[in-house]
Amino acid sequence: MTAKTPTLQSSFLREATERGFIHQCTDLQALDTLMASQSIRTYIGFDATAPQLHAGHLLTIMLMRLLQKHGHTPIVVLGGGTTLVGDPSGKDQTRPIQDKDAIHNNISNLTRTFDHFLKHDTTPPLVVNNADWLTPLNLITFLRDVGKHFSVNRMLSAEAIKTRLHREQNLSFLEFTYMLLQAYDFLVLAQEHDCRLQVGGSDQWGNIVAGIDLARKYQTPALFGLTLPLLTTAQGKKMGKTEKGALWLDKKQISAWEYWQFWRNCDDKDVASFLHLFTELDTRSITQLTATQGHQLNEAKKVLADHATALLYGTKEAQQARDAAEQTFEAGKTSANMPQYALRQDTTIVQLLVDTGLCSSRSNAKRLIQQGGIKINQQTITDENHLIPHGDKQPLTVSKGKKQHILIQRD
RNA sequence: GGUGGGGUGGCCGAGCGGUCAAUGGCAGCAGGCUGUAAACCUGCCGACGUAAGUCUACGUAGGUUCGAAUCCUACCCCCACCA
Repeated sequence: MTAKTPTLQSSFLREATERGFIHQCTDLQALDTLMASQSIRTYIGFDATAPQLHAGHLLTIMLMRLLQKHGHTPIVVLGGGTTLVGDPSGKDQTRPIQDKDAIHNNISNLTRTFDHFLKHDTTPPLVVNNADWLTPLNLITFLRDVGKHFSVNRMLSAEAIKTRLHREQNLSFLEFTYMLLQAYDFLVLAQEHDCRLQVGGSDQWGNIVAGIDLARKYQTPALFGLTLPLLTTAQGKKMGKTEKGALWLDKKQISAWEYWQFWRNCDDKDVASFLHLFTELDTRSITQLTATQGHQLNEAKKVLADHATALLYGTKEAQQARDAAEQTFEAGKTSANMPQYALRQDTTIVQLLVDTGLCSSRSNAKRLIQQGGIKINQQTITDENHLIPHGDKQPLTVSKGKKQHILIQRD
């Protein structure tokens, strides 16, 4: 967070700075003047290496929404072409190269996700696939037109490349070329779509600057680059893990309950910054909310969870997730909105734990029981052979530890 | 193409003929304390089995041995350095 900003003219940059979105900018003053005077288009690129977006992408999505809020248009560039190459930035190893079918599939999924998160009213996003202009490229032409502008000397000094070389790790030529492709993307977008700004993670700095330099040789209007901070939790870890695994930004992969729980369970130290980055509450309210200390911060965490969940699921389901959580964790009761499992026949507790996915194996389940980690309706279970009959209208709550609860329907 | 170094459980990383289901660290899970937080303390952490124990695992395939993650052979893959 380099908030060394005296007076910013553009409302977007002012708010982005205030909320902590900005890590570095190529020319903050000039960009400010530009954005204050007109609505611009901003390039934000995404790899197509996975079929879903995960927590790491959320920050970028929030920034795109912020751009839209202030009347600017995001251009989402899906890396259909560049993913075929693989960006070495921020990686200490060569990534496996993806095959075309997988990439294609990933792209259609990602497009759906962006549709969901971005606003479609006044400044709808432009979604493009860089395969459209990269695949038809002719190698010789590309080298003559674009390659000649790149100095290998300078490329070698780029952070991403330097690290790899320094650690004596292999860097294939394929990957080395990545920078040219991303730079070319920026040029194309500037020429074809009047794009002026590129936003990316802090590891993208080198690639972004390369694009700006390239475009200058082509006499486009001045381009700008902005990087987002690298997001880690107060624990210093990459954020985005739930009780069950990765936090996917996809309703099909994660329930509202789990998603809400993810945010609710954040570290005290993260609440304030998460509220700024992942909700659209105004900063005054956030300051008020987080002025408290100790267990009172829990209220702020709930607000965070509410807002974050609402973005993915809508306010209704977010509210249900909150109710369910309050019922379960505060009142010790059950809720129709907690995770459920339908029991079809009589089973033992061990089997049930495996079937519901609470435990990974029977031995795992037994160990947990021995350690007193399993409860049924708040009662600790000590008998591995504890029988659970089905054919009863009364549901049961099975709990693993303090945080994982499943409602067992058994009629 | 040459030379050297490697491939071990989710990751890192020991082990280099039996006592190895495999030290240690990280991550994870549970218990305690709490606020569904952090920190800290304790236990667990391949599968199956109530258990004794059985099975599956140390790149792949064979072999030597009473016995191999550890030795041999071939193969595959990775990495570095030199051309």
